[in-house]
Amino acid sequence: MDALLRFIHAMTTFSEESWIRLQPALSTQEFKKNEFLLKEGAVCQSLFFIEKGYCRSFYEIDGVEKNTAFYLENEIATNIRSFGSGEKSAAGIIACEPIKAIVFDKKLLFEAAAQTAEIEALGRNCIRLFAAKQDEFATLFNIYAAKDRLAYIEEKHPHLLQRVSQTQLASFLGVARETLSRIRKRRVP
Amino acid sequence: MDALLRFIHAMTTFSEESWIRLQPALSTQEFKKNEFLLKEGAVCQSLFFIEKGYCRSFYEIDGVEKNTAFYLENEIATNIRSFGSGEKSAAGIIACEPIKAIVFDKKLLFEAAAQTAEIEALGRNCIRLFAAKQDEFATLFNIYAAKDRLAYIEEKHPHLLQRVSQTQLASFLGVARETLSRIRKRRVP
DNA sequence: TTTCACCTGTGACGATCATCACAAAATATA
DNA sequence: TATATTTTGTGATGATCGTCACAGGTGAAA
Repeated sequence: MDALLRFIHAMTTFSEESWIRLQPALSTQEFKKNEFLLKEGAVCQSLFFIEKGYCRSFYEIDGVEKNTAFYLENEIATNIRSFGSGEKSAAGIIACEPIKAIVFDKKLLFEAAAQTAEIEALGRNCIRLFAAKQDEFATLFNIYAAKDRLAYIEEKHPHLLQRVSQTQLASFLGVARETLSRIRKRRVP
Repeated sequence: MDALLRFIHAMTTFSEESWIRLQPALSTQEFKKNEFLLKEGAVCQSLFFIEKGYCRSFYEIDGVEKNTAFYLENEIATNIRSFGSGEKSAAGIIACEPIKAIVFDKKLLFEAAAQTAEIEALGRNCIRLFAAKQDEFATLFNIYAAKDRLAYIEEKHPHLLQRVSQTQLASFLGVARETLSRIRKRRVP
């Protein structure tokens, strides 16, 4: 819970009282490797604060998984479209390592937010941060070629490369595994 | 202002009183064609509700503009990362047609939100909608090839094709203008 | 240690794309 | 209307990428 408190305090002002009022919406949950946090087709009812381990969000297209995001320690994992709208999620979220997460239940979170402005602001800031992260990676695809996307990740998110396999990274960068291998090779001076 | 009220009511519950309290944060503003709503390098202090006309968000990379979004009537235009964080925007927003917009001033909006839960909820829902739209188009790039991205826009956002030139659309789809022309030609039965 | 599943690198080849160049068509402006 | 500007289509060519195929390497479980 300490990590979550630090995460919250880094984002917004949050009193002891708000923390206590937030508790009913929280629960800890563990996931084994390759266990689903969210199955595609299900409605996303939760925000997952990742304490330990990491997971990935992906779409399955013609039997092939296309990764759209990785969520590492001290980040919030969710499907923002399904969580916000209540519609089924087209993407799944799956644990890449054993995960310890603190789960925000949507219904209970909204009840707590209705009571306290600080919790309402917390929810807003979580969405804002999530949107900013999404914007960052969406921009990657809009303006860069594959090799530049790799360079960007190497510079701005080097920790990702320490954890994620080439296969998973290639899927995230939007190229075939073989192409990623060749991009690496091509630019070695 | 009617269009804005309809937009708000479609999204969240909003009393007469909240509407009155929101007024100080609002102003109407007009932009000529090719006038900037937001210059790249500036901090985004506003949400622009588009009443008439449309605009596009773009990055300039090596002298070439890469479109990342179009904002048409009854949509909110902004740079979510700069608006949320207060950092400079790497993207610009420019009017593609003469625009009439209702501008939400960030500072005054936050003051109004601090007073009223409904306005706070409005802000949260605006961000949520914006994030959902962003997620939709980010996914486009993650999982589809260029020709499938075009097919998606044709099916889900046909009104875009009525307004936007091939050149602008190609930039948005992430292909050269010539390639878009050939994609169209290639699949005609 | 051996086996087996999985990950990574690499070659070959066809498909798709970017780029340069130029002409035709559409649109704006005088 | 006539002229200028912008937009679009198309050919040629080289670069990049996806796919199929296979080999070497790594790590986990028997």
